[in-house]
Amino acid sequence: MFTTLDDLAGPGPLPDQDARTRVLECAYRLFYRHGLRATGIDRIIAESGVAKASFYRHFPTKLALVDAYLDLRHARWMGWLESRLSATPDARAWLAALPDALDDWFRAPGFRGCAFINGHAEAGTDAPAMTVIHKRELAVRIERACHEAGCVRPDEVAADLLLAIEGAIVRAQMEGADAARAPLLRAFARVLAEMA
Amino acid sequence: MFTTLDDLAGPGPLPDQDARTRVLECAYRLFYRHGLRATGIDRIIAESGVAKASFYRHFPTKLALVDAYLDLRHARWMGWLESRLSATPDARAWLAALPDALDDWFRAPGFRGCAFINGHAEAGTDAPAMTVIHKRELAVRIERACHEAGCVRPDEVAADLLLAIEGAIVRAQMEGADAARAPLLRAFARVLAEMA
DNA sequence: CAGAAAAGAGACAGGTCTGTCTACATGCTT
DNA sequence: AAGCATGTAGACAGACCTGTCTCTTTTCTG
Repeated sequence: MFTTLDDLAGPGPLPDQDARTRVLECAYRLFYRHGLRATGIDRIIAESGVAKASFYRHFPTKLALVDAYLDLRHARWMGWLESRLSATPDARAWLAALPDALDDWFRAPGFRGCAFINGHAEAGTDAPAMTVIHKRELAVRIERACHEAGCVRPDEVAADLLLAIEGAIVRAQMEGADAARAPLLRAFARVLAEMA
Repeated sequence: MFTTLDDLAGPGPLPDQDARTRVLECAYRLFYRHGLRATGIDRIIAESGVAKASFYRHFPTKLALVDAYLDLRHARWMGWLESRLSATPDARAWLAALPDALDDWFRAPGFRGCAFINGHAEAGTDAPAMTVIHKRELAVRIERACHEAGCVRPDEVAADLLLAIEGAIVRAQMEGADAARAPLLRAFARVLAEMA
């Protein structure tokens, strides 16, 4: 199964799908584009063309929909990453290709940062668990690549790369992809050079 | 004028100040702690002990209050940074001491990330200008230090350091100060070593 | 002292928010 | 055929949102 940046952005209107799918895909777009609090249930119901009772049959509260959105976003984002880097011959090349993959993402139309950073920033102390879990799973994935690349301290290297990634996402979101690209490439080059 | 992390957090209740000050200081705490959208005008009015008419005399809209909050936050944060690093003997030491200063901030009670990253994440496309301006002024300040330290490419080095800083802020917010400290120190060490 | 500015108290409007409810239609399964 | 899950349509409640308004009191200033 191939996952492109278009898949990550989500499908357009889906008139022939069942109510749950239409709601979730609509929430997927609106939550990412406008934020969690800025997107009201009423709007999702209106734009997905679903009756209110149907909505609340599938999602008992708004929080349940937010959780489903974050789950879906996590699955799609990780799926996109694996797809995007699937052609790399080994773990070392996988790590080296990460910055260019991220740069593609930063330049995708509609890019508005990381859904999990944004969600965490918005929700404050009572942020959905998935905001943190997503980052931990990404850390684990990078750690695995470091380990497979023969790194002696994969956890440290992964933490260093993750720091650079988070920084690049924020920079790309606030100043555009061009502001993030070169510093991200240099940060990766330095860390991977030390890893040798 | 000395600025501590307590000053950055803002004063407590101020019964004897004028209405504008009480409103702004109350907004300062609530906006940072709970977010922009989650904090309603009514709550600020109630907690600051001010009449509604008084509030709207000083701040014609909520957006005006948000802008005033971000301006104040920017002034205090930059003031805190200068204070915290005022003892460094030269620009090179100033740069080298930055990670420890940030680590102090990450460990301050009530730390909840960068008000400008959070505000930008929440507001989306129509984010207040100050969210971006703050980051640019920080970049300029770091660039100046790089220049004074005799760096040949101060803009590149500053961009690299800023990437690490943004990453560390996000990591500290989501996983705690301990997760950010070591990677931030290493990132700075690498960049400053290259700068030589 | 007199007038103006600032502040307090709170009603009110009009909108939006989440969530519940009723009433009815459709299609699937047993 | 009966039952049930699923769907549409939309009224409704109760809370909260921003912002306006009136009326009274305090405080500052000329």
